[in-house]
Amino acid sequence: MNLKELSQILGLSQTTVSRALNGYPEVGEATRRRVQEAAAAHHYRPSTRAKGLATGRAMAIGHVIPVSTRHEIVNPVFADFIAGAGETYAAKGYDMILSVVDDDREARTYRDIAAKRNVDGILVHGPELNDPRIALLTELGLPFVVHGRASGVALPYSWLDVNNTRAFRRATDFLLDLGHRRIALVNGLEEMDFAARRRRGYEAALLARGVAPDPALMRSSEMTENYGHEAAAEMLRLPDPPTAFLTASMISALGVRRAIEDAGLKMGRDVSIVTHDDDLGYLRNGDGADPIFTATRSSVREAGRLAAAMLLELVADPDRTPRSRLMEATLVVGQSTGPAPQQAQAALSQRR
Amino acid sequence: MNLKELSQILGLSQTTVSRALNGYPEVGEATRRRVQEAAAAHHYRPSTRAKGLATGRAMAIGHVIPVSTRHEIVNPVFADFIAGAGETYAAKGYDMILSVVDDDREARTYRDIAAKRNVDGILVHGPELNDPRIALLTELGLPFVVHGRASGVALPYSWLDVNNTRAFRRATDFLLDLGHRRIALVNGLEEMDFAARRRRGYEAALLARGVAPDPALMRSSEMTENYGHEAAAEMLRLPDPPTAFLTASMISALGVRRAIEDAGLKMGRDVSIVTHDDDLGYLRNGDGADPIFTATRSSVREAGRLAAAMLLELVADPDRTPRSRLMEATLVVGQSTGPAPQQAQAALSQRR
DNA sequence: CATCACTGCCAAAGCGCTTTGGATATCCGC
DNA sequence: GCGGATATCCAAAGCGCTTTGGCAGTGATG
Repeated sequence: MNLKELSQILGLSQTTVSRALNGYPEVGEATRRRVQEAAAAHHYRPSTRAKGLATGRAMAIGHVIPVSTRHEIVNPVFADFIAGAGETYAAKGYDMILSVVDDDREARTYRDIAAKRNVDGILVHGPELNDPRIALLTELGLPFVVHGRASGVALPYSWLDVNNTRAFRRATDFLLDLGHRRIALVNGLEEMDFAARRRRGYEAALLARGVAPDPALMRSSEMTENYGHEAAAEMLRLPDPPTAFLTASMISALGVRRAIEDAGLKMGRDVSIVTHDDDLGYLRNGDGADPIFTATRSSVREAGRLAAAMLLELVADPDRTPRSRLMEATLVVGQSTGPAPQQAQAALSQRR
Repeated sequence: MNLKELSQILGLSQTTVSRALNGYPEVGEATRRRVQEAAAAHHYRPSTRAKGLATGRAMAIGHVIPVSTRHEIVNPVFADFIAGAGETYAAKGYDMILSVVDDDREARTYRDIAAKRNVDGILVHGPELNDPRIALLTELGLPFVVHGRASGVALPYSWLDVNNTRAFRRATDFLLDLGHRRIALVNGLEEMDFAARRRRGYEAALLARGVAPDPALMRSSEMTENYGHEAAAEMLRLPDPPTAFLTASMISALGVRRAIEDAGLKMGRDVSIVTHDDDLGYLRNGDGADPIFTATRSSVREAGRLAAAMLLELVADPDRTPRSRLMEATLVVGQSTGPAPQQAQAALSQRR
């Protein structure tokens, strides 16, 4: 069923039918109703391709998911982010086009996307330090919003990010307040901007209390369970092991917990963990009241919704000056943190 | 840069340029080279929309991701499946269009997709028992491949699935061989076809050994860490608790492990776990040689690659009779399983 | 009563590509 | 030197929509 057929059935011109369906005022109310009913009855939906050709708008947004060739890992937060973004797109009638692409062929991919003209805008995932994609997309003139930021990029651009520095500074402060001094950082890949910011927050908090950051307590890699386990296990074997861990994701926190238990220690009593929690649907941090992990929490799904909305605004008015939005993470206290061991003993003896 | 401009630059007709780029024989070799070079130099890529209009092919595949309104959960295996499918699409020049949709509005979504004609085929995720989508898509005449199967649907259709029944039957046999008799099943939602099949495999294995399936040892819900924890914790409090768990995913297995440890027991010694392992990038089951969990393993990413390839074949030749492919899961033995406790003692006393 | 401003509709052009149906030039064998 | 392949190229139609520019008909205005 296409416009032509529908208009013949109705005995109207294509013009009138098109206008009736798109809400233009030049068509009588009675006619409009008649057209709408016929369209519904025949399951008519205009062809996206033809509509796009005629209007110059693709009614689609591109998401480019970088997959590192070395690691073959898809960041599991994408699923939730995309679910959030998808809600926004669906509500506004946009499609979402996904490109999964090796990170070494990204530049070419973006060029192709721009040339093929099948999206009106792009959502950029996983920005790195000095990420070249921002300059490239600016040059290509394609509206885009970055999920995260790229330190070192001077150009203005739109982004939506979590205040990672502040979140990790607060988390570190929280552990310092509990008496911890040997605090380990199990970070994400430090090429990634978010990881760099988290580290800065962590270091700033330590320095503010006169604790020198110890390189032996800082690790950086993909955020997998195995890596969390390996990093924590190694650090726990140090002569002067950490009494607390700061981890970049729930998944790596699970690995850290496993290492703690392997060492015969108890999380929350012998060793504390604070993790960042993206509030993923399938990996909720406890049910409401009493979270398992003390965590800096920020919903990545909500981030998806908001980032998508920002991008659609930008698409509607490309000359708009870049917008940005900084989401604050909530520090939720769970069962994974407690006073530093010595501290705990001191408190115990005081009470006696 | 569009075809018209490019052909003017070259002093050729649009016809010739189009044919040169699409590999038609009616164009001289020298001309072809000249055209190809100019196209590359000017970063020319034909507009997908226009090409689609002219050819009637969208060069895109739709993936509809159901999100249950009740649970707000995106199955984390989608990320890896889609990464796999994306590889296949990229290699063949196809785009992937993602629709995230409430499962109560699915029928309408599929109708819309068909009417909008912006995909050449659909990959169906998360089939349920008697899934109505198969009949709907067949009626709509849109090529599709189901990731999984739908028991109870009589129509022929193309699918790619893991042999879930066999995998869980083998896993159960493995536990029975180790002397376990109280084996719990922490399953996914039983509306889902894969969960129903796994249960059947589990029950068949028990019955074959004369062990009556105990409803108190069977749970079914979303595959989250919390749910695994809750289900296992409750079952471990039974007067006659299970000595082994069979879980539907690594994530729920992590929850089960937590419950085991909460109860002061040790996984692999006091209580065994066998889980299904989708071989997700960010949640590898140990590094190679010595897996953490004993598991039935099958790469969902590989499934994505293969399912996408099947779908593209179907799109190329829609009259082709439906194909199917059953992938076998490998049973890998890790540290999470051991002889049933009484059995272990018997073995110990024998050795003395 | 002629004029004017709407109202409600339509024919046709155009979006950027592919493809049909030639047209022209070249080359072959006889 | 001529009919017929063969090799190259082109003009124009068409894909399904939106949108421009009109054109009747209607009621109000002077």
